[in-house]
Amino acid sequence: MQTLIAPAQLLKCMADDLRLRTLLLILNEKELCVCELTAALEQSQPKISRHLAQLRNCGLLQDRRQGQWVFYRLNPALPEWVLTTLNAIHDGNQTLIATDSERLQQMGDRPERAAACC
Amino acid sequence: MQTLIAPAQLLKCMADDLRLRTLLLILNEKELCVCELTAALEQSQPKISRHLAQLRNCGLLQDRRQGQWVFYRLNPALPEWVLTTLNAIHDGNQTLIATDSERLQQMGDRPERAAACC
DNA sequence: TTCCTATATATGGATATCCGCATATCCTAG
DNA sequence: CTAGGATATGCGGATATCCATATATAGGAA
Repeated sequence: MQTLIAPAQLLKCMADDLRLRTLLLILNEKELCVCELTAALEQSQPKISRHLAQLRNCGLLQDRRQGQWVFYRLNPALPEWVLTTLNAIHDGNQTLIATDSERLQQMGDRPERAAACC
Repeated sequence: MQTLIAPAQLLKCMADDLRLRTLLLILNEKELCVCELTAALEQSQPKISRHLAQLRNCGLLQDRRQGQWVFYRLNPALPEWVLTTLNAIHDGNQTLIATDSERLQQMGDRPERAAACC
């Protein structure tokens, strides 16, 4: 589904406020599931889910199912410039996900992660 | 017209193949005029002009008129993360503007730049 | 002024994007 | 199997984006 996407297309996928905040939150937390993102970003579940599908189809995110939850993380095969970009945006715009992160921390009953994978 | 644009909106402005190549060419050449970009990118003048207007309105580019020509350069007040991003994309995707640059070099009668400015 | 070159913009149509709502799928518990 | 929670997707409709074409504006030369 995603093999060698043009840089501009990857940028376009990042170039949406919700998707960008999603990426930065995941950059911070390593891994988040849909319900955590729904809570942190205060958006409807279908909306979050569709944006996550877009990010996955672009090759930016990778998903892993664990029980009822689906966890999303950055695709480890990401081109280096993408990571450089995300980190630069993160460092240059601390307020962008400040309240989102806060909501995430204050969220009760966050799903447990199994060391799993690989 | 452009005061403090959200990061996602800046990304969206960069997230178009033509506009991204335009930015990278200008990053390389410091300054280019519309006719040079029209030749390098092999696109119609109105199309180039409209994309340049978008880049200017986002605050990514700055223009300067010199005689009949209008030269575009990166806005010197650009947030650092934007420069980091452009450089990362440039370094990670050399082929992206390779033939554009070549066409630019082979273009005859490129307009002279006055040391002007300031 | 008139002509020519360089650049910008208006208009309208084709296409893409985004969202809300409803529904489907998948997994676990019982 | 049945029920319920978590996640994904289908279906319009509203909106935004993009382009080609035609036209307008600006500067320089005659």
